[in-house]
Amino acid sequence: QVQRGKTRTKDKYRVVYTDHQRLELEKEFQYNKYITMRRKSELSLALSLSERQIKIWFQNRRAKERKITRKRQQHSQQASTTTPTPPALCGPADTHISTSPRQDILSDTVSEDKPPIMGPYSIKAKKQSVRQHKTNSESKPKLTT
DNA sequence: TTGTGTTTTACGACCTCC
DNA sequence: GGAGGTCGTAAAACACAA
Repeated sequence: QVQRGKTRTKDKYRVVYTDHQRLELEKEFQYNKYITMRRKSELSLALSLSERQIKIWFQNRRAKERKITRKRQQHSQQASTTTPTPPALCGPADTHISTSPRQDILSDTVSEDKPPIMGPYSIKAKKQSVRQHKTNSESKPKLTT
């Protein structure tokens, strides 16, 4: 489909992953939102992607998930202001996604399956306030042209 | 076609934890 | 200090109405 394995520093700004690569990454994400070191290297070999690419993909995928969740919450809030519906009908988007280790295919050491020490949203509030202050005071200069 | 909005890679800045 | 987290963003790729 498209040539892979290139970075922004090379001749292509970004590559488009194949359907197979996306599918496998998506499958892994469904089982675990946070990739373990071992699964990362396994996927890296299996999909011919660098471990860095796998890591970035999972970061972007989680960002997408949060975006979708926020959207749904906004919608449900709007709906509740007009027609009060029970919140169970419009809960978070990722209720079907397991954050538990992938025990079926990951016959791995338990320690590697542990979620990241720093939880997904543990420091968000503090960060946001800092960021807000930052973005209010200065705009991020980007010199990538 | 093409103009435009959305999605997908990739990165930098900043943060926390060990 | 390094690894890896989030957030914001750039730019390519894609979707799709006009």
